[in-house]
Amino acid sequence: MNGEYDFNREVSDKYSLRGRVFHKIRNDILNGRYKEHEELKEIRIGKELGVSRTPVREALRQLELEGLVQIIPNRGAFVTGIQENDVRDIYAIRALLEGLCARWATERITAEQLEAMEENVYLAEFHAGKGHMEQMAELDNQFHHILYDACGSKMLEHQLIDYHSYVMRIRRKTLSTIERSTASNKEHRAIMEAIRAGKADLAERLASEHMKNAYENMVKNRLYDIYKKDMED
Amino acid sequence: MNGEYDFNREVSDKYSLRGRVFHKIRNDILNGRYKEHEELKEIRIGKELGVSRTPVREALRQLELEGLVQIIPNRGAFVTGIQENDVRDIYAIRALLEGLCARWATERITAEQLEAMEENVYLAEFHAGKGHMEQMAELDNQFHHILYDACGSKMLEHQLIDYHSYVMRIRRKTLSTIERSTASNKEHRAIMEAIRAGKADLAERLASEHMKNAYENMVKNRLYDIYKKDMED
DNA sequence: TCTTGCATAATTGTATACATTTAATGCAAT
DNA sequence: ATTGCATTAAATGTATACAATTATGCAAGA
Repeated sequence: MNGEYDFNREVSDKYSLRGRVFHKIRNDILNGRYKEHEELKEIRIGKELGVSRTPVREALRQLELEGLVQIIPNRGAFVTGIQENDVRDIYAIRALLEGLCARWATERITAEQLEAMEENVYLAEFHAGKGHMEQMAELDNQFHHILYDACGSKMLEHQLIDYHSYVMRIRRKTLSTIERSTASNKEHRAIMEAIRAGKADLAERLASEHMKNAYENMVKNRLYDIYKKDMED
Repeated sequence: MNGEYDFNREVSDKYSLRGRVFHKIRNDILNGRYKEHEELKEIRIGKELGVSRTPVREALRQLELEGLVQIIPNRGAFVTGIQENDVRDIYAIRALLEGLCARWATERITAEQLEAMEENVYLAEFHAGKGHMEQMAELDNQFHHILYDACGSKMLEHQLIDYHSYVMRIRRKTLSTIERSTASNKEHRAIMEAIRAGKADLAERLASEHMKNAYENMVKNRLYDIYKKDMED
């Protein structure tokens, strides 16, 4: 009888056809199956997944939302090209927003979230000692998502997740040196301890610098160029 | 023979059916024709515009991109609700990003863009003297778009335009006091002069404070609440 | 050899039909 | 009057057919 609905709840949408198609294409882009500027043809993808063009079209239009796909009218959908300038800009933006996120997290984090963060840091240090690069990358992603969740702002969280997935294609490669991973762990621990101690200014500064360091490391190692060349085969 | 295409060019898409539907619904939301949480039914909109459901569906999915519409699987598309928390968060985010934008604009603005900005400031002061509120609002929008364009970053520009349209529904109301408009003009002039003088730090600080002032003014006047009540009729 | 033009094929854009899911309705039982 | 359930209606999800647009191939001519 009542028209109530919780508009704030998260909708997974993983079980509709469009949802499945969406996640499939998304993963394929993030994992590097598709090259930059590669055309994503509706018929081919539909045939591959055993669905018609309709859900594929809609999935592509939703992927444009995340910036992973660009749609040109009457031409088609293309994997977004990663310009070096864009990467630089995104890291600059993230440096500010992750800082803000850490500040708000300091003020609003719950006991459970803090515990999850602590567990993440410990686990990451464990795997760093063993040289488990795969787990490290996953834990790094997880750390940031915990942080996003803890800031208590749907707007900011959504924004940061978008950027995060946008650069994940690159980050997968850049994090894969044991030196940077170890340094990154230390920075995560510092951020976590600042949040736990309630030092908002410090947490903000540390999270911001964490981004800048990640970017500088990437540039220093020129891994982005290697990735780009790798994609052009 | 060549598969060349400038992926950086802007696509207007105003001449396809989906494009027309998109802009129609978007304007209706921004102008307050639809209430918050109002359901946007595909058939009704299609009938109103004389098109089938398909372009309407795709337009709605693109509007989700701008955050103006929320789609719930198997339920429908709804006008996004503006939570007070969201407004607060967006202004906090914009305070940082407009600052960054002003900083980059200081370093990269062209002579033409600077001239456009100067003209805008002069015009705004003229209309403020005459009490032309309608033109003031338009010029305010224009000032920020010039600034976004001048920062030389497609990523940042796109981001700021998104937020800008998201809060435009509210801003239309909040700017409509002559006191705030006059103060806003002064702030615009100060930002413009800092950019012209090449003072990046100052420009960043001023642009950031400009946002904080706009938000505080809004809260002070409780115009947001008035707007909300207005929408519930 | 290079360009131009046209015919053809391939692809996206839109409309429509059908399937599935959700909401609304009505009515009987309590 | 209210609850519960079955039925009906209505809306979205998906598939498919057709229209419009764009890409491709090839032949004719400079």
